[in-house]
Amino acid sequence: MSGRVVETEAYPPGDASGHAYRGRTASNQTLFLDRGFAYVYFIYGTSYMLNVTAEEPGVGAGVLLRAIEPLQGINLMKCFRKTDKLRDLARGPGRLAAALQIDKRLDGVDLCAEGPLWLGTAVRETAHILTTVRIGITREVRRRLRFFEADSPFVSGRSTTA
DNA sequence: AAGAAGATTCGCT
DNA sequence: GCGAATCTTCTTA
Repeated sequence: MSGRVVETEAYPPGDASGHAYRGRTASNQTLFLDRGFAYVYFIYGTSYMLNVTAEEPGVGAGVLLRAIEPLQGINLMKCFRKTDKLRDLARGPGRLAAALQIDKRLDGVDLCAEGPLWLGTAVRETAHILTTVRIGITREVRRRLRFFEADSPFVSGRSTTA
């Protein structure tokens, strides 16, 4: 399975809405790995979230992957997501994780190396990117750290307020 | 030790 | 559009 990332949110060092804000704990330790590792956590009793670490070792920061455009393995994703709607397969962070069968086993995986999950570089030129406030958080609400492709139908949330 | 909040999703009205 | 589902973690007693 594969897809193109079309929507992300940043959680920089010291951001009060980030999981690393209150320091390193057993549950958020993978956030403090070197750049390019997976940080996976479970929330609301229903959804897994996939983050990519974004700072040097010892600094807790990451990027939440909120949506992808499904490319390969679409039938498999439909099976995991229990829906036939292409647009709903990975539109939203919890859905993305469900479509790719991401769970705690992938926490701490090196996304820049050969393995069960990895990130590559797109050949396509960068599309038109817009920024908005982040979705679903309650602190540092004003920071505009959500990034998404303006013309992609696979982004979640409202595409307003660019 | 108990309670509340949380980077959400789904189903029903 | 609203509220329930449902688990992990942090906070407070």
